[in-house]
This record gives sequence, C-alpha cells and structure tokens, in this order.
Amino acid sequence: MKIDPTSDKDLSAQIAAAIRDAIVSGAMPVDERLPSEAELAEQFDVSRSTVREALKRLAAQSLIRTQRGATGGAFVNRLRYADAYSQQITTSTLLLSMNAVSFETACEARYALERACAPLSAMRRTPDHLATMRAEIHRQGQPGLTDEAFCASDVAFHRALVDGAGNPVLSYQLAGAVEAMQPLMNMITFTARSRERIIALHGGIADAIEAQDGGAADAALVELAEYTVELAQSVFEARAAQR
Amino acid sequence: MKIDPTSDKDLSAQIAAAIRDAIVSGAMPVDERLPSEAELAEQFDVSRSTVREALKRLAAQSLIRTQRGATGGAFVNRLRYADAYSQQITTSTLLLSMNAVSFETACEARYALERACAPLSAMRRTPDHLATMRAEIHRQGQPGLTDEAFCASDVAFHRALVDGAGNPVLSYQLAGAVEAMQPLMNMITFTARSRERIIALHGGIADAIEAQDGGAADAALVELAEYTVELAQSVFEARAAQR
DNA sequence: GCAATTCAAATGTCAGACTTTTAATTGTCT
DNA sequence: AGACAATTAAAAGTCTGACATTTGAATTGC
Repeated sequence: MKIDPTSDKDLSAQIAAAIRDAIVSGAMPVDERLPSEAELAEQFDVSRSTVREALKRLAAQSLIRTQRGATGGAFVNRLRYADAYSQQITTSTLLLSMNAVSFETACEARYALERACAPLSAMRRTPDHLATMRAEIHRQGQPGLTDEAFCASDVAFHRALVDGAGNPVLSYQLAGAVEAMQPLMNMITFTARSRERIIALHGGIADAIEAQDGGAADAALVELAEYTVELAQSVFEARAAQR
Repeated sequence: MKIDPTSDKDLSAQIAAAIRDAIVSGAMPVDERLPSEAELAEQFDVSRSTVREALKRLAAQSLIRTQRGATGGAFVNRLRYADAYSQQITTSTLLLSMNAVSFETACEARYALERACAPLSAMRRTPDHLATMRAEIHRQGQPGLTDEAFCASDVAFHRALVDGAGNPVLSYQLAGAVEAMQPLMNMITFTARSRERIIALHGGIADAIEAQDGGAADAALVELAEYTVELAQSVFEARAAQR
C-alpha cells in the first residue's frame, strides 16, 4: 500500500482509498486488526492526525470499527445488512431530494422493483410476513391517523411484502427504494376516500400473497402504482391551482 | 445542533451525526457553506481536530465537499448519481463477500431486479443503448478474451439494458446489484461452449429490446438466469470433485 | 488460587504552530 | 483607465507533542 505525496488529493483521502482497496479486494479479512495509528503514521510517513482522518472516513462507511484500550485498534468490520440498509436509505433519500427527481420517476422505480419481489414473496412468505401486512392494513384504517403515520405504516406494509421474498439481498436493495419514497409520499394529503382505496388495494395484495398467487399480486401492485401516480397528480394540480 | 459530551460515543461521531441530520432534513440546502472549522470548533466547544474528523466522516459519504483557500470551506454537496453509484457498488460488493451470500441468492436478486427493468427498457431504449448492447455482444465473441474481460463485458451489456429504461433511479439501484455480482461471476471459468450459449441469449435479449417486445425480453432474461445458475452449479460441483 | 492493584498500549482529545491554496485587495506601470 | 504584479488574509491541510481515557493483561499481595 503506497500513496503519492505529490498528488493534489488529500493525504487522508489517499490513505483511506489505499486501505479501502485492501479491504474490498479481500486482502484484509473480516475482523483483522489494522496496524495501530502510530504504526500506520510511520508506514505512510504522515502524522497521526492524518491517519486518524483516514480511519474516520472508513468508519463512516462501516468498513472498519475501532475499539479503545490495550488490545484495541481498528478492525475490518463485517458489513451487516442493518448497516447497509441505513446507508442505502440515507443515500437514496438524498439522491431523490437533491436531484429534483419527479414523483413519477421515483414511483415508477419503486413499483417496478417491488413487482420483481411479488412473485417470490407469494411463493415464500411466512405467516409472520402475512400477519405484519394484515396488522399494518388494520392500522391504516384507524381514524385520526396522521398522514405521516399513514405513510409510515404504508412503508412497513411494503417492507413486509418485500421481506416475504426471503432474499436478504433483495430486501437490502429495496429498502432504499421504498423508504426513500416516504418524504415524497408525506407531501400528499390523504383524504378519507383515498385512504379507503389504498387500504382496499393493500388488502388485495395481501390476499394474493396469502393465496400464493404471484400473478394476482403483480396485478394488484400495478393497480396500486397507477392509483398512486393518479393521486399524486391530482394533489399537485390542486395545490398548483390554489396559488 | 447540540451534542452530549457525557455520551459514550466519540465527539466526532456525534458532531457528524448532528450535521448529517441537518443536511438530510433539508435544513441546510445544497451548496450552503458550513461554518469554518474554527467556528465549528467554538460552537461545539471541541478542538479543531475533532471537528475535522467529523467533517471527514461526512466527506466520505459525499455529504459535503471541502475547498481550500480564501473563500473555501465545507459545502453541502449535491449528491450526484455517479457518487451514489460507486458507493452502492462498494457496499453491495462487500455485503456479498462478507456475508457468505450464496451464488443462487445473489443471482436471484439480480435477475429479479433486472426483469423489472426489461419492459421499460423495451419501451424506451435509444439507438445508443442498442448499439452498446450489440457492441458488447460482439466483444464477447472475440477469441482470446479472458474470463475477467468476458465478465466485464457482461456487466456492460446488462448496464446498457438497465439504462435503457431511462429511469436514473432504477439505474442507480441496479448498479449495485449488477456490478456486485461480478466478483462472483469471475469465479466461473467460461468454456467456449458456455460463452457461445450466453452470447446467443444476449442476442435474444437485444433482439427483443430492439423489437420493443417486453414479454420476449423478460422470457430471454429468465432463460439466461436459469442457465447462469445451472452453469455455476456445474462449475462448483466440478471444483468440489477435483479436490 | 483468587482478588486487588498496577501497568502498558491503544484510541480519543486538545492546543498550537506551520504549510499550502486561493481569491480579493492593493499597488504600480503603461 | 486598464492591465499586470505583489501583498494580504482566510481557510483547509499537515505536523508535533501532550494529556485523558479506556481496557485488557500482567503483577502483586494475601
């Protein structure tokens, strides 16, 4: 691992990149301890502060974890699904909010991906997943529910649907797509009528998943996707007219 | 923005989290300049080094960028698709390599997601996408191509397919799923026979996309998915028997 | 043999200095 | 007045050395 002191990039960025490459390439196995900060400083011929900045960069990506004390140090971290989820969600949310992604584009992506899960979920869903879906549907019907709570329950419902596919890689990929939509969905005011319709569609999806009918689940999702876009359009139009 | 000095977490982690929340919540718009390191140090009542470590964490996630010089400082960064792509790929690759994800699971996720794109790509693909797909198919047929180069071309082919859907959010989500598979695919030795078959299937996909026939594209993808799993199984079995 | 103590290694934090980069300002010459 | 050069100031980047805190291991004492 070498760095180029004449490069225009920060030393800490170069060092972080060098270590990252070593980890990603598999040269450093999980739980392996990195040299101490002082040793790294000597190896790269920089100060300890610079090494520390590099290590913090890696820690921010969950590539390493640090531990204080006598036998402490920086260790190659096993990237867990939970860590990957939250990073995915943060990134996806920012991507949508900062790049003026239209509601239609985000919605299309979300439902396209979700439809990919539906047949698998119909095959493999457990009673647990079904129970979660039913519980969320019930929650969505409660009077006095705020729009935010309704959306949160919507996310939980769809998470259960996705998780039903029993493929953690799919769940990880979908986490971002589903959750990142929530801020956009929160911009919509749900009337009693539209809630009723959405709940009915959710019921249809749950029924299809319960019956292990992938085709029906897919059809129900398409219907929900169409209704969501339609709803968003009318809400945005109404808002534009109000001005 | 406040931090708790009595918490057991690192000060730099707390400060990074506080600023991250401000950015994600939208309280700090894109391109807004953060206070200088010295000012932040005073605000949070910590040393400049600690602030710097916090800022490096945020920079590692592309949440901020820094600029030296008189009018420099740290600025809220517009998260670009390219940045999000590479983060996605790193994370997905590590997730697969560190969690003993089976080839079947990863493959299932990848093709499920890709099938979600196929109908959209059939509708919207441009001549550019088609040309890329054809060019990669041609490259795959060249004799003397290494397995790594073959896999790289495979990734490029599928990227073109996904990008053909014309939905940047979908492309972003799929980047991880497709590219993260490459190290796994690289473990496979492709015989002349299997390459021929894959190239033929790629041709079928390209034909369907060209004909804007979403159903045919989907069917061809399913066939490719099945053949890929079959191929991997026989390769792994052969390798196990060899020992 | 076990418990308390001490020790040492490592990360976390701080303070202060110096270096480099960059843009704005100022000064000077034509 | 305008163009070019020199100065200046602000900011990030780096370095040094110190001290604080944590934590496991070694040592000591009983």
